[in-house]
Amino acid sequence: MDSTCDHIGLEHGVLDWWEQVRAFEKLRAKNAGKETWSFLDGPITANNPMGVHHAWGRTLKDCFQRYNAMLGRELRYQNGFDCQGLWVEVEVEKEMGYETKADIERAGLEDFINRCKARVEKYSAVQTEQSIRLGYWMDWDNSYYTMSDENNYTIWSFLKKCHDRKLIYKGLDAMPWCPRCETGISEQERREGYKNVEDTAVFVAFPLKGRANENLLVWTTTPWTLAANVACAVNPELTYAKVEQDGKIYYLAESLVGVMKEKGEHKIIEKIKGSEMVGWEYEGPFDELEIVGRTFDEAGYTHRVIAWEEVSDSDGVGIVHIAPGCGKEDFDLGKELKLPILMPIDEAGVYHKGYGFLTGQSASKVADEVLANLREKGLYYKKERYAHDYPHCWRCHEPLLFRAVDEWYINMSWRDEIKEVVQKIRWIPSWGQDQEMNWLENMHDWMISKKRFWGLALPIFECEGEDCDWFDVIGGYEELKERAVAGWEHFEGQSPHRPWVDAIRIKCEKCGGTAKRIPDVGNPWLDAGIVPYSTVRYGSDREYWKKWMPADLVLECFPGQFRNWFYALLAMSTMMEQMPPFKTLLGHALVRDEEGKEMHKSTGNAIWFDEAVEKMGADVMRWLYCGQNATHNLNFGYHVGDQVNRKVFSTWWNVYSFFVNYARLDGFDPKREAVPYDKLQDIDRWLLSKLQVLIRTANDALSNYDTPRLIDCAEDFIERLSNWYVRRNRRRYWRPKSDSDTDKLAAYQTLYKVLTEMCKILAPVVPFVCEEMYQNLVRSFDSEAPESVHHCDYPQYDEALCDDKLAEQMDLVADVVSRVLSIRETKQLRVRQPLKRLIVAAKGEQAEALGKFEAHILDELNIKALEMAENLDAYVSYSVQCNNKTMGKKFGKDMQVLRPLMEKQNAGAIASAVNAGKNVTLEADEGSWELEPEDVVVETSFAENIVVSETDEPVLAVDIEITEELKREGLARDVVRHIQQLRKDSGLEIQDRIAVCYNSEDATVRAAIAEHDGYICRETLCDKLDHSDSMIESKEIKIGGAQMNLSLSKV
RNA sequence: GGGCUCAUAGCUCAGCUGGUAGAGCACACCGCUGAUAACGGUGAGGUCGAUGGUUCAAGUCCAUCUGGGCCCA
Repeated sequence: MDSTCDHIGLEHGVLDWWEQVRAFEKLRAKNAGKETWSFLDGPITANNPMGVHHAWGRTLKDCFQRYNAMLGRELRYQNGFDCQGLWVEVEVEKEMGYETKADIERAGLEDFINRCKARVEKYSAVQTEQSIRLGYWMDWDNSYYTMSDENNYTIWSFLKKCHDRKLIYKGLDAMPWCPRCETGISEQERREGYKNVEDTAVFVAFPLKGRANENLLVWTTTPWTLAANVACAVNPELTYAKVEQDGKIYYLAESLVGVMKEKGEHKIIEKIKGSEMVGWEYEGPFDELEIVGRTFDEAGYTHRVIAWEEVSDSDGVGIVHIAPGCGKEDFDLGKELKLPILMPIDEAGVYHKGYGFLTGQSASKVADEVLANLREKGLYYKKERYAHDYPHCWRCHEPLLFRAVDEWYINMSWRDEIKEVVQKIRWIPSWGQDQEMNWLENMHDWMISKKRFWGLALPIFECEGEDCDWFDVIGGYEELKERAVAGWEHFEGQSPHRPWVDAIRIKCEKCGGTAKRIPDVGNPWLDAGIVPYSTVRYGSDREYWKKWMPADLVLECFPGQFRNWFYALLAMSTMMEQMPPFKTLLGHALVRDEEGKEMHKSTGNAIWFDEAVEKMGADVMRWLYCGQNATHNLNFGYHVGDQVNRKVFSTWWNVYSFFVNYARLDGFDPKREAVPYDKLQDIDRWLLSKLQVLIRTANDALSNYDTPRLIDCAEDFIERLSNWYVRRNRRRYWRPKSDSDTDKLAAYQTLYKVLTEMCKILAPVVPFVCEEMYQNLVRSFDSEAPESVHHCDYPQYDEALCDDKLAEQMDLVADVVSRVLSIRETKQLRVRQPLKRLIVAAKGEQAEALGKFEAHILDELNIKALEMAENLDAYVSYSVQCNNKTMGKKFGKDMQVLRPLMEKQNAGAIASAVNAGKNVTLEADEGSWELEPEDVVVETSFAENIVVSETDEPVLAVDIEITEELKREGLARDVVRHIQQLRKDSGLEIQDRIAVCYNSEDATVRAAIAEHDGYICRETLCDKLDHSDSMIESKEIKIGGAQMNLSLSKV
């Protein structure tokens, strides 16, 4: 068996085998009808191949599903694909070379929609294959698609419920708009499209009403919006100047009066606060237009100066032209102050009827004509070139316009109902709940319409009559059929999408005319939010729905979802049933590259899933994902993968292959009766106890959705298993085959138990390697065992096998070993050199523990004897001297007597008193003196060859005297080591026997070999060990400073 | 401006309900190795973002501030 794990080959083998034996289907059959565990999948956008960031969430989903299945629970295993929305449209447009909405309409909506559907079909299939490669067990033939009829009609029923509560309404919104693509641009898209450009900025005079000859000076970079002017804004805190120039009076910010210089002399007459100007009325620049007069009359409004804190004097004139129909901020301000709105342009950016000479013209091309018109009317002041960052369409690079458009909304006045539902949910991490509550607190009404093609057909029907404002919401297919008065023949048999559903007409219940569907499609989060109802048969099988809802778990990437999917889920479920759609929500962060930078195609640091999984292996990726604190961004990359591979898999696999190799040689039979627990060695019981701790932690962690705790514990377990248990016990496996060797059997059984249990414990995390090991360790011996590791019961904690005291004792042993190795290090004593004794000042439980593992300690450290002592006094000597400095001051002339007197004292007794902080009395014929501790200088020295470690309890000492005998033994071990290396280099099998020739000039080396030839032969499986003066091919080695030649041959 | 979150070794991060600062990577030296494309030991490297407070005791709790990220306005 290979000592390293070939993940890629292994995983493909396991995938094929799962498929072949229908392992997943058998698991479902096994658990059918049992207690349920319900996971609700958030739909993945089926628009591109999946990325390594999707693999994180999918790994966790699979892990918790596999765990619950191993607990014997029934699951639904339904994956979801998100299908509808602009993101799909954009990709299809790219494929087809379409540049505008008009292109799509020209080519035919039906064709376009079918292409969108086809794209979704294509990429959902790709993502399915990729997910299977990751090891994700799902009912792939039963995935849900948000474009399905059932999903769309269930949303209709939701909207109907909203409408029944009078919550659906039509409103206006100002948004960035691309006149070329004829589409609104989202905020996200707008941010991507900023470009620095030079535009014409124009200064215009607005005559003030009731103030003869006085004007506001106004500045704008978008002259086309002047026809929609409604107000002028000043900053109430700013100082404005009243300036005279060429016989006219202008108002502008005092700090910006400089802009008038170029037009000649000017004089400041007065200074006033902006707040004093608020309310002034003025004549608008296009008051002659019929539509302006009518709009203002209807609103009972005239142009006036308003206050706005955002007005600055950083550019322009400090007076801002406000056109609520042409700007986002203008619109919001207008809404706040209830200003009338002029909406001058249509979807293509062309002026509507009623705008005089502008009507029919494109807004982006009228700047010069507007200027000429203003000049004629005497309102033009001056113009300048102005460079600024202006948003452009991210797709076609046209400058964007802002326009106010009709949109449909859900009034969210019932947010408190949602908040109540939110509080019934367990959020991991818990601050997720605060985030969601904060969003619910601050959100506005929900805009559910999108002016596009591929999406939910909003079932809102509006009366076609010009003066009728009636509309209604249709709640489902049956209702639509019932109420349709025309167009049904075009719709029947089609999915509820555009263009087919657009043919339908229903009767207006107010004016008796006909009503048709609004052209808008739905916000795609409606599609995803309804899935706890649509995909769980809410409409068709309520018992089934009740069995599975609310879901036990929802698990998704956090960023964005508080206002997207989570919001839609919560709002829709509250409206439908006033209940939470899930009990627990686990959120995770984003995947970054190894340096913590965002992955981007353009920066070249992106890693594709397909590449990663075939290079790194799915198990390695999954280990990474499960080990990551889900709330932190994951730094993903091949180096991190290598680390996991080295630390976890190579170690684990080595233990596994070690076991398998020796078990094969020995013919180990896992069915043999177990060696009784009390016949096991302490170190076996220690490992089994540690295994129980791992089992307890694993269950606790997985049932609380905390995979990193399991990973930490497993990594520690693997490390101790390999570097302590196996390392300490390998000689038990090497012993010659003997059926009566129960100690050897115990070692095999212990390691076998641990390896098989590990397969089950870690199967949810790394399903491939566990399956491979399980098949080899278990199924190859026992055809009665569950066919797959994933069909096994998850291991449960057995307190009887748990021994905390043993764990503590072993920790102490490890500590002692580590400290002695440290002594060897400082004294440059290699471990192959045997040493005489280790002395430990231990008593009670410590002594008991060390005594129990004496053999391991001595063998591990290569020391001949362990001595337990009360203290180390026997190896320590003290000398005491007078501290001349302090005693001299106190005793003066007496020092002549005291110094020799001190030398005659019992140094040990004095030292222990002083070390204990006690005073000491010296007595002689001449008198007696009391010395304080500071008066005595104590010097400690250890016996020759004794090195002490007293940094910790217990205090340790090593006798490092190397006798000639020990030296020869050390040399013999060096010889063994070199022969072993030679065996390895020659590519010999573990069980091959050899013959060795050697020679050396060095007498000590020769003596060492002669003395220990039996040992050397045993260790190296050597049948003949001969001295030879003439060797043809030999290896020259250095040993204990001497030269030596070695040659080896297989016998 | 409001909400959430982060700040600990050169880098990436652990540190749960307060009790003498840890790991991995990288670096240096040493050792071990017929389970080892491994591993072990040692060293160097931190006033735990700042300032106050509570406490016998604060990386940990509280307050304020600074700086980064996300969301909302």
